[in-house]
Amino acid sequence: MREEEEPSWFARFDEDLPAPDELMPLSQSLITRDLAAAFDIPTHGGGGPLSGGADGAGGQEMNGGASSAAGSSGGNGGGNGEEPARTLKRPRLVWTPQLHKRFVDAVAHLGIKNAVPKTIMQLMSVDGLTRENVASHLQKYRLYLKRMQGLGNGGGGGGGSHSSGSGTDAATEHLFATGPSPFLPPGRGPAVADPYTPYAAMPAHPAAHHHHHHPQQIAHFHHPAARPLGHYGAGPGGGFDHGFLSRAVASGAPVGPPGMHHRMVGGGAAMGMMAPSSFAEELELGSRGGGGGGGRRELTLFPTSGEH
DNA sequence: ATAGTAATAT
DNA sequence: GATATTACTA
Repeated sequence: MREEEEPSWFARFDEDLPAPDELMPLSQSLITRDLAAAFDIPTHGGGGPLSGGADGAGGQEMNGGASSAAGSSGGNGGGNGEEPARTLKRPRLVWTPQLHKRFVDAVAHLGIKNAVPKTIMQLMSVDGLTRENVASHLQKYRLYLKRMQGLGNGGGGGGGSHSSGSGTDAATEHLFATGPSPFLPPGRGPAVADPYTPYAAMPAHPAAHHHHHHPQQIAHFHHPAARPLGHYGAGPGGGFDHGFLSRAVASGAPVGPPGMHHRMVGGGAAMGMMAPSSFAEELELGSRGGGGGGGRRELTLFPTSGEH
């Protein structure tokens, strides 16, 4: 006798907006060049629970490849021993595809109305990410969308073009969805001038987590095992480098919301193991080159420079 | 103080 | 050249 509301949004929630992001305090290592400098920093004892040790064995060494960098400006010949890790200059944030996907997801779930850098940053829950970083990227993202809408869109451009009915990207669609308020139960609701209440929830709210979690500021700099994200270079043969995922699993996946059962597909044996979380699946998406071969070195987040 | 835009640096 | 970073401005 109750609870007969519209399963629409409810169902959709599980379909289109799994967004477990909010349910899981992400922790991506944004340190890349910092790592070098971080070496200087003694493994902070933070000792946090995240210190999972599963990482020890990973012998992933970075081989030449990325040349840029190395950081360290500077000079010191070596020896420096004391330097505040928090005052380190952010070298250059690498918006890895996964990170970008997260960003888009956050924006999509927030709605253009709440798609403010600060909110996005908070929703992303990515440590090390600062408002400026998000703002910058947000700007780029907006431009990209604008280009798409303003110009008759043609994402693909010429030629081929697959079915894209309206040509609106999922991201764009979500972006247009302006739904700031979480869901308002019968009773009181903020004066929302929007007649639409698509979806949007801010479970990641600080108050929502009654645990030792600082309500303000999410600048946690504790990640001993930090290494340059293994971009989309997973390559065939295994060797997934999802530090983020690994950590989550190693940690016992603290994200176990009751009611969330993943459907284990036991059919495909070729695939082997798949992502446990739906969002993880998405994370992997975008980084895939194609099974065989195609290795994409420079992947442009969004084709901003289209034809002019 | 925050967000957006522009210019700049790598 | 593209991307990210920084500064200025609203």
